[in-house]
Parts: sequence; C-alpha cells; structure tokens
Amino acid sequence: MIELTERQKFILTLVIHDYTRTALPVGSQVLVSRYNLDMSSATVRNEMAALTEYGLLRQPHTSAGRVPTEEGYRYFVSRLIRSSDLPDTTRRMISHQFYQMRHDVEQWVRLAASVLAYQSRAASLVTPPHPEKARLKHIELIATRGRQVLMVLVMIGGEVRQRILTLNEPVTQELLSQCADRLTQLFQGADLDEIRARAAQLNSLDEDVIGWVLQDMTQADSEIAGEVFLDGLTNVLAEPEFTGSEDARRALRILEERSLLQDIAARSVMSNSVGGIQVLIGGEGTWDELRPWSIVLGSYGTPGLATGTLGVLGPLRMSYGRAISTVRFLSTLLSDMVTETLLDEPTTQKGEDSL
Amino acid sequence: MIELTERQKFILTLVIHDYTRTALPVGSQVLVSRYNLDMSSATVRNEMAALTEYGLLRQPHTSAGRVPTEEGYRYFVSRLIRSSDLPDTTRRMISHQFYQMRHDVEQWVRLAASVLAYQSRAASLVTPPHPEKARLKHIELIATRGRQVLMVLVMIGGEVRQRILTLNEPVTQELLSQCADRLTQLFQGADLDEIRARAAQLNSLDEDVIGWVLQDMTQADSEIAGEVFLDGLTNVLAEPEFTGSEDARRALRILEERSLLQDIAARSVMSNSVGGIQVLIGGEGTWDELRPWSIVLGSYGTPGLATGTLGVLGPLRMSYGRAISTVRFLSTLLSDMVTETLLDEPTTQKGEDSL
DNA sequence: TTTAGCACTCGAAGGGTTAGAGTGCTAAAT
DNA sequence: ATTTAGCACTCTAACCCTTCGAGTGCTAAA
Repeated sequence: MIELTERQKFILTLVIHDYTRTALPVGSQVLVSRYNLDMSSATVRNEMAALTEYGLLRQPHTSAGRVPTEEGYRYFVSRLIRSSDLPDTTRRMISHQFYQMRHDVEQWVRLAASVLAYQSRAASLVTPPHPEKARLKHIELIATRGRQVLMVLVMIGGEVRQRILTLNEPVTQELLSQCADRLTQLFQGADLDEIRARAAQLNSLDEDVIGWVLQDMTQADSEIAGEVFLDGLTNVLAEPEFTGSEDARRALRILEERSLLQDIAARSVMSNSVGGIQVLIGGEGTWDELRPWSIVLGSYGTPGLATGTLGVLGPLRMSYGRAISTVRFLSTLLSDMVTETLLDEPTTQKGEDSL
Repeated sequence: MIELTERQKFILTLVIHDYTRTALPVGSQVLVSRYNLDMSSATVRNEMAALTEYGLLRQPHTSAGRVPTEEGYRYFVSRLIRSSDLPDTTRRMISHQFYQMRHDVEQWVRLAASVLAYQSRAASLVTPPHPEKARLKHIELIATRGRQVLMVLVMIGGEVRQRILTLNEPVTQELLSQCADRLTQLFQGADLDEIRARAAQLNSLDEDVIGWVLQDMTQADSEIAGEVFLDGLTNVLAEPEFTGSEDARRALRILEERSLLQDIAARSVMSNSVGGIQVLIGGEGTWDELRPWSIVLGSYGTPGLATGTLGVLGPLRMSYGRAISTVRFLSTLLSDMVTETLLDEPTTQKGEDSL
C-alpha cells in the first residue's frame, strides 16, 4: 500500500468526513473554506489529483468533486481512523438498560440490535449467543396428548430448544419424568459425540428419546446463527444513495433471506480488522450484492462457552468511526452479559480434561 | 352505500383490475380495447363520470384516466369481489410443507409468513399462537450458578417461556426439582387469577418462585403478539408507487416498530369483513401512516385455546382477491396446526365449568 | 340510451440554453 | 522546490419552451 504524505492523509480524511456527511462529491474550494485550511484550493487540487492517481479518490465525472473509492475507505479504516469511544454517560445508560434485561436472552439481543442501530445510524444485526459445541444440561419431557410429548432441551450456556415428538406408544407423565431424570443424570455436560458413544445401554423409551436429543443437538451444532435479529433498516433506506434505486431493495432482500448474513457471519477472517472488529467494504469482491454496502462486524462471548456475532450494515459512506466504536463497546458488553448471566459450571468440571 | 347498475359494477371492477396490474390511471378507450367491451368509449366515459360522482373513482388530473378511490376499493371488496380459492395443487403443496414443520411452532409460523408473502405478492405478518389467558402446564427449575436459576414455564397450548431468576440464597438442584414438581402439581391448569388465589399456603422457596411465575404469566397475558414474523418486504418496496418516496420508509418503520401492528392486530372489529377476514383500506382514517396501504387480516386458532393473527400488507392497489383467499386458506391451515399439534387436555377438564 | 365527433386540457417527454461548480494547466510568487 | 493566482475548459443540474398525445366532457346525431 502506497505511503502518503501527512497532508495527503489529512486531505483524504477530510474528503471522507465531508462525503459521509453530505453524500455530495467534495471539491477543493469547498474543502478549503469549510474547514478553514491554510492552503489554497490549488494545493488541495494537486493533492487530490495525487490521491486520485493512487486510486483512493475518484471523480464521478470530469467537472465534479472527488468521492472516496472503496480503496480509499479501506486505507482510511486501516490506517487513518481514530475511533473515539462512546461518551461515558451513554455507555452507562446503555449498560443500565442491559442490566434490566439481563433475565431474558432474547430481550437483550433485541436491545443490542436496537442500540447498535440507533448509535451507528445504520442497520444492525445481532445473533443470539450460541455454543460452538452444544453440551446438554437438562432434559425435560412433558406429556401433552396421546403419544405426543414436548421435549425441552436446556444446553449449557443457556440455550433452550423445544420440540414436539411423537413416541411409539402413549406414556404417562410419571414415566416421562423418570426417563428425563435418568437421561439428565447420564448425559449432563455431554456433547453430541459423547452422547452418541454412551448411548448403548439404554431401554427402549430412553433410546427413542435420545434419538431425538441427538437430532436436536446436531441441528444446534450446525446452526451458526439460528436467528438473526435486525433493526434500523429505515436508517439505511433513508440514505440518499438508496432512495428509489434498485440497490435498496436488493440489500433488503439480503437481510430478509439471512442466508448471506450467516455466510458472512461464519467467515471470521476478513480483510480489514481493527482490534478484533472486521470491516467489510463494498462486498470485498466476494459478495456482489453488497457492492454499495459496508459491514462492520464483531463477535462476542467466550470461545469455549458461547459466542455470537453483531454488526452494522450501512452505505459505503457510513461513519466507520462511530460504527466501530459502537460495535466494540457492545461486543464487550454482550460478552459480559454472556459470562455474567449465562456462565455455568466451569467446563473443566466435565469432559476428558478432568485431571 | 349507493346502488350501482350492473354495468357500473362491471366497469368499476375492470378499472380496479387494470389499475392493480399496471399502476397507471386507466382511460376509457384503453378499457374498451383491452377488454373487448361491446360498448363505445363514450359510454364507458359516461359511466366513469357517474362512478367519479359517487366518489368511487377519481382523476389524478383533468386529462388523465381514472383511479379507484379508497371508497372504490371498499365497495369492491365488500360487494364485488369474487375471491377464488387457491388451486388444489398449490394447497396440497403448502399443506405438505406445513406437515413437515409440524414439530416446531416457530418454524411453521415463519413458513406461514413466507407462504403468505409469496402467494399474495405482498408483505406478510404472522404472530405465533398465543393463549388469551395463559394457563400453566408445567414448571421446571434448573440450577445454573449460585443463586441463579433458569425457570422454564410451559403453558397449555404449547407456549414455553424461560427466564433466569435470582433467589435469596443458593439452592440445590434436588430442592429445586422438588419445588418445581410441587408447584406443577398444585397449579397445573391454573390461570393467573387461580394461582394468585391459591398461593397462600406455601413455604418460602415456593413463594419466591411463584412470584416470578405470576410475573411471567402476567406478561404472557398482556402480550397480544409477542413477536411478529414478517416476510416479503421487498415485494412491497418494489411497487412503483413506493420507489423513492417517503412513504416506503414510513411504512417500513411501522413494520419495524411493531407497536402499531399489535395495535391493529388487537383491534378485531374492523370496517370491512369478508368471511371472518378483515380488510383495512388506506388506514381507515385512524392510522395516518397507513394511508397508502391496505391490510388484509385474519386470525387463526381456537378462541378458548390459543389464537394468532396473520395478515398481508400491500399497496392500496394490491390484489385483494388473491390476498383474501391466501389469508383465508392459511387461516384454516394454521388453525389446524394449532389444534392438531398443540391441543392439550380438553379445557373442560379444569376450571369452574367442570360439570 | 348510445355513440360519433370535436374542442379542450394537461402532464410527460424532448430540446436548447444557462449558470456555476469544479477541474487541470501555466506562470508567477514565495 | 513548493505554493498559489489566474484562466480556459468541461460537464451537470436546472430551467424554460415546445410538442405530443392520451384522455376528457359536451353536443348532436343515431
């Protein structure tokens, strides 16, 4: 990557700053007068020409001002950005809100999406915390009607899965409770493989049930992000570059389908990373539908226990500083939420590493 | 409401049909040639003038064709519409999909939203089935860490609520299980009031827990529609009347905030109702943000047991026939889903009407 | 009661002009 | 060796004007 002079960096920063605010190509004279630069517009013009040469700026047409290129944004994000933290009062306020929601995971995930969207003025997405490898904590079986039974699976980490299953023959609640207790005793703390290995010596009812447990846990393991909570879509549709264009709808379809989101969320190694936070600019050549968008992604949680993804989606000219600092703050906050309210027995208590 | 001649009804129907397809004001000559009418354009003009007089059509400007007014749509929906059922193959296909999803309520609610959006070519919304009055089926308490306990509440009807609660002092899993069993025995099938009434003779742990149960059930009762599942937003944003206008964003904000949706879903008595299905045209004077929108709403489930709402949101010129028939079909289908897979003990087994 | 004929209206579309913001280049100034 | 003033040039956005044509309402004949 080309080394710029200090002044060039300064001017690039100003152009990006101005363009993010106005969405209008920025000219040399405007820049000088708006920011009281003590150089002439001609000097700025020369520097801009250099930056254009380097591929960091471009002109929409000959007699227009400059606009940052994707490369320009990338340079800015990776080398120039000075992301200030959120103000202390704001942080305290947000923390307080989360504290009040601490009892319900879904609620605080939703809150996270809402805060993220509001603070970054863009669309936000948050996935609930999800263990990399589901470990069983508790099985519950509840008779409903005839051969149908509601199975509730509580995983270590707090995730709860429920499913209605149909047994071969009707069973009383009492038998079901005993079965659930037995299986809970037997498989507490076990992951998919361990259950599968130890599932030999079982009577028929237990076997029947554990089959469903395995199925559900397989599903849990394969889900990277079961549900994705979105918020702030209107923030992004309000941006001038998307009003009335095809792009806005395409982007919305992306968010609606969610498969691409999972794809992206799954891909943790990305081009530009700032302190654990990934910045995806203009689809990075891979996701064509995202060409007019940027995504700031973070993750939260504890790798061994449960992790989730959170991010901000906005136009190319989004405020990266604000987005990054918000994502960073919420990332640590949500990590705290996971460890504070969902932490369970230490994982060393179970498993093969019990030395 | 004014009585129209058969020919006027016919022409109104044609205008609405054509406008629904093209989104362009429809003129007399176009109408005659496009539908091979055996009358002259002048005759059509006269009838159109009459319909305009009655307030069922209007002209965007003097020398333009006619466009249906909200009143026009209302007349059409309440007196003229002939909503054909979905084709048999389609119905079977959809039913089959639902059958495969029958184990997971969230999944089939999501599927319903998806099918509804696809079939009606508009945005759709579906709320999960929700009992009008929560009745307890089962309490489960699971120790997590220290004084924190995961409480899982299973309601009759299949709804499951979970919450982390903090007790006054640490309690073993065994004690918790006993407590849960005791409370389940004592309050099974009881609603909020009954629990409150019978909650006198309890020891301290039970009392502590039952307080949280009451809180959760109160919350369950007050929720009309906890979550609203949306789909097909892009269908609606693609409509020409919304490209680039403020309206689209306003509408999206409505859907995002969901409070208005609950408001609407809660208000079951509406102006135009066709076979249990409510049609809300242009906000009906009450919801200003919805002026450029129409909503076709239905409900499903069994009033005593659990009910939900489903609906379609589209532009004023949406295809009401298609929307209504889709909503109607899904309404019965989802009702079946509720009774088939979630039905519990008959409600007469419990309560004051046990004669 | 229907229809042919006609004058009239008004928005959409096309074309031409203008204004001004912005550029790059050159030559003078620092 | 930079920086800056000056200037010719470019190109879009905005405006105005005209034209075109679809659609109307009215009148009079069928």
